[in-house]
Amino acid sequence: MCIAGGRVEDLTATKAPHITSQSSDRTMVRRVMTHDHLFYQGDERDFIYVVQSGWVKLYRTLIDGQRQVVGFANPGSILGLESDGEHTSGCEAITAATVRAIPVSRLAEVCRQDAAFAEHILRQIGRQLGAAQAQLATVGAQSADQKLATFLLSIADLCNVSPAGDFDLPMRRGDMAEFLGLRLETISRKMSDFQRRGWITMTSLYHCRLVRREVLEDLAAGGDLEDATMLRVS
Amino acid sequence: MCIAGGRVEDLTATKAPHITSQSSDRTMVRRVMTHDHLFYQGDERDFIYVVQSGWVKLYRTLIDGQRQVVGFANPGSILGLESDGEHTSGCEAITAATVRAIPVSRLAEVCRQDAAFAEHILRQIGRQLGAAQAQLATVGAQSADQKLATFLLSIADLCNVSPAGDFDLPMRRGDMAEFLGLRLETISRKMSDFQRRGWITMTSLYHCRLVRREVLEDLAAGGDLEDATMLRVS
DNA sequence: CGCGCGGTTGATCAACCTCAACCCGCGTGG
DNA sequence: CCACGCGGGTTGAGGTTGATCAACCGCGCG
Repeated sequence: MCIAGGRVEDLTATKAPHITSQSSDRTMVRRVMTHDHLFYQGDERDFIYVVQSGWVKLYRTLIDGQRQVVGFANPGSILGLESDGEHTSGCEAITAATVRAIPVSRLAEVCRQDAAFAEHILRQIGRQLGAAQAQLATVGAQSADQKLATFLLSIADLCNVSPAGDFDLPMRRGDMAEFLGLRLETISRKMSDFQRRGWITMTSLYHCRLVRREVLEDLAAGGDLEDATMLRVS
Repeated sequence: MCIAGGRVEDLTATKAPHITSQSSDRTMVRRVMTHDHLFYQGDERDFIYVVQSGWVKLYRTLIDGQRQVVGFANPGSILGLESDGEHTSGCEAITAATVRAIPVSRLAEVCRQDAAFAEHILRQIGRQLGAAQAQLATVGAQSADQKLATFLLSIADLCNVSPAGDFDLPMRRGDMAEFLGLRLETISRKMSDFQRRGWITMTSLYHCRLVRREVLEDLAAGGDLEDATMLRVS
């Protein structure tokens, strides 16, 4: 697995081939495949990105190799606002994805000229801060079962759960574990538990059905008073 | 202890007597005593606040009574940007403090007119997002000892640690515990451990000296690649 | 076919929680 | 003055949750 830092050359190497369009306003659309990186922790922060399709994860790597996923982002999310100078997290696509890249050099200028855009960005980042705080409450104050219940409900909402309760689970077990501050074995066990108890059914590894949503809601409700959304489209 | 929500009347009741000055730009300075609330989780978000002196904590309360401190704020921090509508966290002073209150109704207008201010706010909230993500990594991926080491070093920096290594610890054990996702007994034990090992000395309950900073740094370095600052003055 | 990746499951263990006792300093009221 | 209660902190004994380590499965692919 890749430790962040010193990967600028790789990034630029992979970046160029993926530029698919460059519009007149000097922003460009970038296309990434599953497990491609948009940027690494420690990279120069020369762009911010607006997710247009697909899912990406934001994660930090600690010196001892431990990782923490600090957020998942779906279309509408804006990435790269949390730092100036260098990226404090790495960003990896968990599905194929497209993003619009905006040079940070243009950012201040745009904010100055386009107040509505500035307000939109402010709202987006505020939302992300709220989501990070909600996640902090989940990771810091909930049990493994509560964490998983909270997580499944959030993802279900974000993924437009069908009336029958079906939804996609775009990330791997390890990503969920690193997001919730658990080990992947624990995720696996708890998912099996939930299934055994008849609360969910896994129709495939990455597709889930909520059978008894109320139970999960009760569990998660030993959760936050607010809804624990994650980085969500505004 | 107070569960958030439905406390608007109390808030307004305590607010009025504390207004000490109202300047021409319709902002006002509010003075709060230790353990006073600036606002409760669920309150209408009618002001944002800029901390001018003292320390406050931001925390969320879960339905089952568990609490998570999502941040400490010292002078320079801006509060209330993480939500629109209602406050998603409560805010309680941990020392006597003064804040400047800015009506949210004025916020959009100000951002539209004063681009520099808008940029400053954007930088502040970005910093807070970064801090929240760093905290997420600490809470989700570190052991109790690592968490405490990380925390002590952060606070030491924020509190202008003296050359000798002395600094104030403005919050109680329970606040530290709720911030780090631990129990206060665990905090107490680990602090005793650290002292026994000669890494720190507690000159009083709320005053600490770093004796072997390097050791704490090594410990925390099983920590984040970035410095795990918390809500910090820009 | 063999290998690697992602996931599941089992057995064991330790970190941290829980509950309880106890200490200390302080304010209050008899 | 002392007794008392209370808030905040420390310490101890014992229990549980989730981590760790390891085996194993299924699948896709070279």
